[in-house]
Amino acid sequence: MTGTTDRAAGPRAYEAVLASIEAELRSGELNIGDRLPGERTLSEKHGISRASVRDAIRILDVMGLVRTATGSGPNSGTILISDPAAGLSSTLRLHVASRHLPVADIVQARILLETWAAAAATERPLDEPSLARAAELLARMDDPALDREAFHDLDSQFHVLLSTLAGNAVVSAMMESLRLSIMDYVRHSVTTDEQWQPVGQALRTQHHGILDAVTARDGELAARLLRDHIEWFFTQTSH
Amino acid sequence: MTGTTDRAAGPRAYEAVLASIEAELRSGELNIGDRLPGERTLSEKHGISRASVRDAIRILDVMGLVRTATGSGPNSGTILISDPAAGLSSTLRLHVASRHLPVADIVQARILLETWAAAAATERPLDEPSLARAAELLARMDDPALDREAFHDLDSQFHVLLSTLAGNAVVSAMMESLRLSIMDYVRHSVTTDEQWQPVGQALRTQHHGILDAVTARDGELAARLLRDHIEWFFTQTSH
DNA sequence: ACACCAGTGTGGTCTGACCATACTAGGCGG
DNA sequence: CCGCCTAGTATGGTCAGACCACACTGGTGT
Repeated sequence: MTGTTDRAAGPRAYEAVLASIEAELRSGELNIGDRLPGERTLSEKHGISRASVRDAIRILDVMGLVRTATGSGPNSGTILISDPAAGLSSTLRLHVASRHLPVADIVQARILLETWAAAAATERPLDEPSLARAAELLARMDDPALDREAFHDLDSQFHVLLSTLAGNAVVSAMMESLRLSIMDYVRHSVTTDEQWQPVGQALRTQHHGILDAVTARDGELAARLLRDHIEWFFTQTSH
Repeated sequence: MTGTTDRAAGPRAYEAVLASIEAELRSGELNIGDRLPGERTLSEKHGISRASVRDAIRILDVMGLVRTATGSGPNSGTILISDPAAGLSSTLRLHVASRHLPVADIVQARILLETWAAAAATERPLDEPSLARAAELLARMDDPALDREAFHDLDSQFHVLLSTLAGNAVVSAMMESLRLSIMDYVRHSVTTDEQWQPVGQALRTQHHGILDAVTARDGELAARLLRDHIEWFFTQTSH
């Protein structure tokens, strides 16, 4: 098992385009924000059909490397972006669906990444604006009239924002993708408002505690609270 | 920024297939090893063209969820597999190429995941067969006649195997994908055999120390050695 | 000067065809 | 009866060409 040399998959036509774009990215010929040549141009340039070019672009799309738009003008066409979390999360979500990535493992990985991020954040210069934004998110979550959808949305933003404070783009992307990948799971785990009210209250309290710890630059406390926070919610929803 | 509801992308045709397959995966109708219906069948079933069906399958392919093979018989067609690391790593690699995921961040994330895995591994029942396999990998790496390509390959297997001992599939997949995503970088960082020889010797020694620590169930020591190991190699190659 | 509208280029989709492959079943010769 | 060999068949991979919806562009008419 774990053979390194995989199948001898025949050379795919679209790989030429992918390799070309990857090379141009590495060399700096292409940068975020640039527009890719049109599909018809690329097909001619690589000597393959437009359908195969579209395969490559579709792949870059799900990876979160480009966005496409129809029409004409500067905002149309295929444009390079950078949204690693989108690509990672869709991949993770489907693998979770296939039952080969247990939700428990995802939660454990989240704890690992988030607690590290919280601790690491306290060892860097204070990022006042981000902390202010985090506080504002919590304030909006305190509104008892907020429906669960909106709460989950703000909740997600709060956690992602916290993990961003550590300044590691890879960890942030993974964090966000882990969260997105189990968002459906979380959404459907609490089904009635009767179940929800007390849970929401507890989450609010925990969030404030975490943010306070981070603001006070107590990395150890922040990490512990975060761990308890995630573990607690998971046990609430997993039975 | 970080708006949750992203682009107002029009409904894509292939999404119907993706959603359908994801639902069947969740419900258990589909399982790893199963064959998907033929592309022509799916196109008729969803009322879309075969081209759009192929889009969906191509996406599943790059995600590491299916493999495709031409021909007829039980080994042909589109078959469900589970190779999360493949999909994650290709996404990561391209984002690294786009210069929006610094290599340093990847290395830092690897340290985080691997040290955790090593420590966690010592808190679980001993996995003798895996340890034996790890030892065998090291033995093969001790061969001074081994070329660098083969060494990197075994090296990679060793690290992935170690991270597997923690028993967390998500962490393992991320680990492997991080490693794959910077494999080119590592390969090209040491270019001459003169540079390589002493580096290889040091890596061998470090590997043995790490495995010894894990075997002795000293999680703290293993984590520390692993951190030093990765950081040391990175500093060797980054100047 | 302004409003309008045809033109143009973009990705999105569809249709239908052909190819290479790999297994399957049947025929043919032993 | 056995065994080899060939035609058949179903698969994904690729291509070509067409049409659509969309959004900006630039000229045209008032």
